[in-house]
Amino acid sequence: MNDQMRVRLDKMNELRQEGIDPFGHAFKRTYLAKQLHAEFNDLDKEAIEDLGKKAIIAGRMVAKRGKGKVGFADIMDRTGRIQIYVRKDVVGEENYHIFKRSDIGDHLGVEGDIIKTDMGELTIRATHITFLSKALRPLPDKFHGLQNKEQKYRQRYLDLISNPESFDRFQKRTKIISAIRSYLNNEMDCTEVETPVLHNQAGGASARPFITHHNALNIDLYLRIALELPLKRLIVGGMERVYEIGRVFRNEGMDQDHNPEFTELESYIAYFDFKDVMDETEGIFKAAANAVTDDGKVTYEGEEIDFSKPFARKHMVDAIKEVTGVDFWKEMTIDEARKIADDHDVQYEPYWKVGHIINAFFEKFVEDTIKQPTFIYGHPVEISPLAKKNAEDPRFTDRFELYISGTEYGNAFTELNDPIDQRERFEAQAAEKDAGNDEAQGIDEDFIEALSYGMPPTGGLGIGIDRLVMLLTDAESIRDVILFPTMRPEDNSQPEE
RNA sequence: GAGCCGUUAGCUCAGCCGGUAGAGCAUCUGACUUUUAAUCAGAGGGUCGGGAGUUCGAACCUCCCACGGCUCACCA
Repeated sequence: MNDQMRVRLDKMNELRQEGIDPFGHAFKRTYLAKQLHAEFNDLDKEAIEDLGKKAIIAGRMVAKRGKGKVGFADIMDRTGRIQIYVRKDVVGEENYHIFKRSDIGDHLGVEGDIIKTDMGELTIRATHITFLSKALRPLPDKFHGLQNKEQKYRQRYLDLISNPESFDRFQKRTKIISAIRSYLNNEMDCTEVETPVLHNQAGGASARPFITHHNALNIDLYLRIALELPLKRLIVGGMERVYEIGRVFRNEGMDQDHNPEFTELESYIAYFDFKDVMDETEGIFKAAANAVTDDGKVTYEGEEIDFSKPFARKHMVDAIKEVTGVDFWKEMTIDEARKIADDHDVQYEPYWKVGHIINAFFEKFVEDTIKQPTFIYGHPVEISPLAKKNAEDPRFTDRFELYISGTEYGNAFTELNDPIDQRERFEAQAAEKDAGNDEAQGIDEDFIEALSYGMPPTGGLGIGIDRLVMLLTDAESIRDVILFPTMRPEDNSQPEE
């Protein structure tokens, strides 16, 4: 309790004594701030006066400039700010007193005339103030906003109140996801589905899961690490085109690009190959970019990214050849590949095969050079255990990743639909798990059974939504695009084990 | 996980070589009928993240703890 809170508590009690509920009631508005600006900003002072229009607004008072028997304040609603002008001789002594005693942070309803001041600012000249809600704590600095990153994440509401760029970013996040949904529903004729978050075993990716317990069944359950396996079951079930935008959970480290829970989009479309999925992916990214820009161009970390042009499409081997001159199309032995790696200072592990070395070349020399949206396809089979081999060249798979600004934003392939092959790959994973790799998956018998009823050839796609939002809103941390990022509790006193 | 840095008033930040804690905004009192980071005059506000140590004396030095940030490796 500090002096400011004491003062505000006193003012709250003062309101009660005056018969005013400090935590107010419903209030009908006729205008939002943005509507006022859109409708009247272009008119001059006299034109607005001639119109003689009235407005009723409501919001949080975020700035106040008193001037004796008259005062100005800025009222903020979800669409922006609008100035109010309160005159004692207009609203009357009692009503002016309420305004005079109200603090920055309080919610007010204001009825008045729409005017422009001598300085040319659109303003509501109050005829009556309605007190709506008391703020018992002071807001962050009106000019600097809330800068403390920890506090921004822990008390997001304060960040949203005082940092408009953060508020806008979360509005954009919603628009982006909404545009993606609309594209998949309307352009791709997909069905959006919801699949379980609680899994009997964590599959569909390599990651450590969170484990929880169900009391009634007395079994451990896993929070999902991917959407993949349930969605493929729906492809078996004949839904043909499905997608889910959902939260997945990975019990791993956290940093600027990783939050323990994050939002993934996965889509599966029957009878698509990976080239069709490229078209789909390009459509998704263009729809997302168009949701938050006029021209499909965004600036990310100082670089302009253009989503409006067709995305480049390159085979991984061609991309490496362009940058380094090394041609991995040639058939080669592992010894020959190692020699090339040595010549180019590329490190490798003893168990690596040619495909691993090709991938290492890509990561070392090519990845960072890709700025504009580019599909890299044809990943080596050794690094793509879930993708189908290419029919013409079985060294490579029908897989692609979308790279933008040196970072991967989507991963897709023609899905494995051979239940016998799938069982073998699961068994290999299970062996790894027994050997101590707690990121390896177990055997999902139920999934194999589903596949054995016949899954059509299918193109699958996964996109990390949070990172896409980061890219489109120029955010430097994943925590800037997740409203309530995972934080260690401030009071770290955990119950004894 | 490793390294580096940070934590001072409600917020944003200063604080030198260890010598009894500072500014701006915000708050309070007063003045002010078109201000807009309003202005002017005055005032109040601090467990300097927590704990221990060194010292005559610690925001400052040492150690431990907590939380956070950044960089680096792995994962989306």
